[in-house]
Amino acid sequence: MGIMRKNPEFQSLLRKSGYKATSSRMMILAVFRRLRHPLSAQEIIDSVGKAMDQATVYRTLTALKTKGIIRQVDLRHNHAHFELANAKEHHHLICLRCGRIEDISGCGIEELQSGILRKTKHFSEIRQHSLEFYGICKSCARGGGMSSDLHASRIAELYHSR
Amino acid sequence: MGIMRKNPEFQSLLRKSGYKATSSRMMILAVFRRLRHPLSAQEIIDSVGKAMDQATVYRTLTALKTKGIIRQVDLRHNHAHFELANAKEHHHLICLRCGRIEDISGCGIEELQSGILRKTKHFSEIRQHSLEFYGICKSCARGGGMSSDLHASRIAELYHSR
DNA sequence: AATCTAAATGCGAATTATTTGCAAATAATT
DNA sequence: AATTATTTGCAAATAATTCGCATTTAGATT
Repeated sequence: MGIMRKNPEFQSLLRKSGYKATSSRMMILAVFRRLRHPLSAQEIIDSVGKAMDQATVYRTLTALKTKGIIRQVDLRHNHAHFELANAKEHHHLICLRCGRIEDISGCGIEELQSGILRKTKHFSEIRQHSLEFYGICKSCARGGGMSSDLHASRIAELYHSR
Repeated sequence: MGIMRKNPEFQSLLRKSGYKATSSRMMILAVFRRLRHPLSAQEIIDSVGKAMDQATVYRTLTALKTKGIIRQVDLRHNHAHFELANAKEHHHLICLRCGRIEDISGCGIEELQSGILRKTKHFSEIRQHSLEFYGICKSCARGGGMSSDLHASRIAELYHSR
C-alpha cells in the first residue's frame, strides 16, 4: 500500500470547489483513482478501513457529486455507484448474469442530446445523463460460469449484492 | 375509486409469464396503468393501502421485472422506480431542481446500440438499457419555484425523497 | 507560530429501503 | 370438491443511508 502522501492535484480540485482538502476527501479520491471501476459506498468504506466513519464516506460522496467531481452510475444493484468524472465521457455495458462491466465511449450520445433539447417544450438545459446497457457477455453466453478475468473485488461485490 | 373488476388482459399476461393471476398482481398492474409515471415501491404500497403487505409489493415488482412486464427506471432518488414496459419505448428528462419528468421518445438510441454491439469484444447481446437525462426545466430556470402543473403525487414524492 | 472559526468528522442512534422464513391462504388443476 | 404448488401475510432481519450533536481540524488571521 505504501505511504499516502498528499496529492496537490486533488487538493486544488477540492479547494476550487469550495471545500477543505481534508484527509478523508483526499483518501476517497485516491481510492477512486486506484480502483478504476464504479464504486459503491460500501466498497469505499471497506477500502478505507477505520480511517474514517461511514457517515463521512456518505457525506463526502454527496459533496463530490454535488460539485461534479464524481458522477453517479446506475448498475441496478440496489445501492448507488460512483466514478471519477474527470475520465473521458463514457458509459457502461453490464452483464446481466455475471456483472462484468465494460466501458464504452465515443457512442455519439451528444447528438441525441442536442436533438432532445431541440424537441422538448419544458426543458431549457441538459446537464447530465446516464446511459447504461445491460446484456449478456460472451463468456456467460458460452459456458454458464463467470469468466476468470473478472476481478475479485467485482466478484465480491456481486456476491454481496442481492 | 369504483369497483375493481378483473382485467383479462393482465390476467393472460401474467399466465403467459408463468404466474398465477392473483389479485395482488392484478391490482399492482392496475396502479401502473392508472398512474402513468415511474413508481417507487412506496408509492405502490401507499396506493394499495392495506390490500396487501409491502413484502408482497416488493416480491411482485421483482417478479414483474424478471419477466420484463415492468422495467426499472433510475431517477437518482435512492430507491428504485418502475414503469410498465408495454408503453412505447421512451426515456426521461428529469429536472434536477423540481423533479419534473418529461418522457422523450424517438431519440434514436437503436443506432447507438447497434454501433456499440459492433465495437465490443466482450458482449454478444444487449437486452436492455437505461437512458435518462438530467437538466433544468424552464419553469425552474425562470423563477425559483415549482411549476404549478407538477402533479401533487410527484410533489409528495419529492418532499419525502431526500 | 499561536489563535480563531466555520467546516468537517466521529459516534451512536434513527430512518428508509428491501428481504427473508415460515405458517396460512389461494389459484389453477384434477 | 380435493389437491398441490404458488403466493401471501406477518414479523423480524438486514442493508443502505441519514441525522444530531459534541469534538476536531483546515485554513484564515493575527
